[in-house]
Amino acid sequence: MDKKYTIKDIAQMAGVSKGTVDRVLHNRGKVSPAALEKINEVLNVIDYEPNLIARNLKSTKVYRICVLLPDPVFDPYWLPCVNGIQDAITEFKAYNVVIETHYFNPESTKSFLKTHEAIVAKSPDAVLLAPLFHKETIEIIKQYEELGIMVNTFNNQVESSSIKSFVGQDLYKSGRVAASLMNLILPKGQIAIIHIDESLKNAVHMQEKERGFRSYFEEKDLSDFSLTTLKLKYTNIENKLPAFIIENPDLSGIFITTSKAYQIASTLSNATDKKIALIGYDLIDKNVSFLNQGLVHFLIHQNQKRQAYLGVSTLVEHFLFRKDIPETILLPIDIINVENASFYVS
Amino acid sequence: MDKKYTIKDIAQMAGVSKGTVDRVLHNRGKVSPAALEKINEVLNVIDYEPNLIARNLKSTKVYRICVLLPDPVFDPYWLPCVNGIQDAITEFKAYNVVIETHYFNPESTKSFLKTHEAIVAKSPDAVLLAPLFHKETIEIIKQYEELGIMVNTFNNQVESSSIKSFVGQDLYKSGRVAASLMNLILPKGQIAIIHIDESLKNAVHMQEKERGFRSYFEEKDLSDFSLTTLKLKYTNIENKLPAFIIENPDLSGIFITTSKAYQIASTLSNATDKKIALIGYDLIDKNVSFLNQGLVHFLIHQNQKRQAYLGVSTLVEHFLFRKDIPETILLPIDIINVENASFYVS
DNA sequence: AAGAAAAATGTGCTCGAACACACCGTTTTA
DNA sequence: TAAAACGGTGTGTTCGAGCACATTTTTCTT
Repeated sequence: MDKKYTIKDIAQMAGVSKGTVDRVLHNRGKVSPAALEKINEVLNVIDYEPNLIARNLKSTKVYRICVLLPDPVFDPYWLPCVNGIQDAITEFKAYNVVIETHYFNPESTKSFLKTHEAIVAKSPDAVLLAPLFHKETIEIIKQYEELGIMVNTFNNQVESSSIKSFVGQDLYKSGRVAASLMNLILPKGQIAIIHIDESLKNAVHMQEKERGFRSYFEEKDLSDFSLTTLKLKYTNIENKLPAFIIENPDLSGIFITTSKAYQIASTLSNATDKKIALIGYDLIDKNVSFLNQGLVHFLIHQNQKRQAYLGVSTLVEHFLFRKDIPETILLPIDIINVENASFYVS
Repeated sequence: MDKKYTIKDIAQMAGVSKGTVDRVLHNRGKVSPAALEKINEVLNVIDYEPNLIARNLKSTKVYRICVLLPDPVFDPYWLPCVNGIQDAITEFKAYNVVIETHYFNPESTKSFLKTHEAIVAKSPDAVLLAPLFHKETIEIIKQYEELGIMVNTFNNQVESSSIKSFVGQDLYKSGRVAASLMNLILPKGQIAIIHIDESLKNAVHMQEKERGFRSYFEEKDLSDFSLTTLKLKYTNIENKLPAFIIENPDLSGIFITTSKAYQIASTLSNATDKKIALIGYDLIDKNVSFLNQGLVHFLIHQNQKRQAYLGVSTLVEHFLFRKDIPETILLPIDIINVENASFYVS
């Protein structure tokens, strides 16, 4: 039943040589109808699975996979991705795979394109990229396609037919999860949706989350709540946020659509004694610290590490084991509070 | 830097034959001090990592791993485990590994021991087991130890020095997570902790969860709450639970320590119109269905599938890649509500 | 029918680790 | 002194897939 057949076994059973079996298995032609039928008969009876170990031992082809992602120096948000990629490198170091990371400045489309050029120069077999800039992403994916380089994306979902595979999260749904939690904490009152980001690269990102968040309240017809959107920049939080709180005495909850919840929590703790519910994203150290202090109530874990890991590993397994690359992998939307946070930080 | 060295390379560099290098690498002796030093010099300079593919291709040794777990026929709780094991089988089918599942009747220690005997007869290299029965588990682990069979456990944590490795969840903490959620739903009132199980095999299990749950409320000194423990059997829920509700008009929340939340939800929906907060365990279909209906508020995901998968895969990787088996792997305590449930059911 | 071309088939080497075995030189033993 | 024992070393084979190349068989051509 679970006996493992080799090409040699098949050859013997069909009364031909292993070379002929090999040609049939790989459709290399040059096989007589008689031999073809004999071999197919055998193949239909037994359950042949090529030994992947032997195959990968033989193959001298080295697969090169490049990762195009923002430099964590500019935004620590990307740090877990580096670890995820490192995990993949460790796991596959025994195989003929080279995985390279190429950083770009997330503030600069120029840097994005330049790093892209550097990758093209390496002529990799596949690229995993964080498609931060919509227009430019479409452009470079077109280039990769022309060069026959396989592309996988992660973190940011880009609507385009040219993108065949994506690893990430359903941002709309994650907004809804945040809303459901907010609805649990608060009976009523005003809720602010705060978009805070140095640049506005994440615009689509944040809007999706807001859309999900609002949809929840609209759907449930929770008229005791009022929702306000607020856009802040890193530089003006300390001015604008306290002012906003004074102007809106009914404010009782804040949903932060980026990983910068700690900035809000920090400013808030200085500005007011009022208890305001905070829900944000990502288990970065500063956020977890405020979670432990009780100033942030929930964090939604986007699991960038696993996103990056899966982004790479699906590509590697495609080359090594001929596995299909799934069109979309949506990671679960992990709900984190002070009680379960420790199990997620790695 | 990342060049991969082979034994042949080392032999050449040290000016000896690959046989000698092999003897040094495996401490097989029969090597002159002079040759030993030459080879060690080379090994100190370069970073040799044996090619695991080649090693596993050569080795004809077939590793046999047996899993001892309750038959899902008796309790569907164990069904995801079977899938997790199947995943491991698929992943490692290319290697010389045989993974066998052996079921026992979770109601019967006799069946447990008998299945154990059947496994011993197979003389496996390692065993993964769900240690449902404390005394018997200690006993059979002793036997495995004497036979030199490696043992890994999952799902149930057993306090014993003879157990060297475990994959599961921190049940005390999961009780705390449940409590923190309950505290969010309810401002005050009576909360029932319901232990419901056909047999009482899970006694320690359930007590740990209760302990964690209670610890949260004690710690926070939430005197507006009162906690009551209730033990029910499958057969008497429909009688006892409605009676309990009438006797306790202040009851506003129930924490079910097993995967049987659906039984409570079902009985409850027939017995009363009162809105009672329900928190339970495990994403089995019936539970998810009540979650979607809004009758169950939160479920805690124990991820048995991954438990079983990791239990097996750590063993396999130990044999194939000489990886260490971690002493304890504690899976995250996933918080599930109606908004994020769909991402966890697989 | 002979020779050339084409088609079909088989052989043999490679990948890297592991290990059995053969070999050689020195020392020990009968 | 010859043979056995031993420490040390190198050679060769194996695992299964993949592919280049050699060899055989068939078909076509003149």
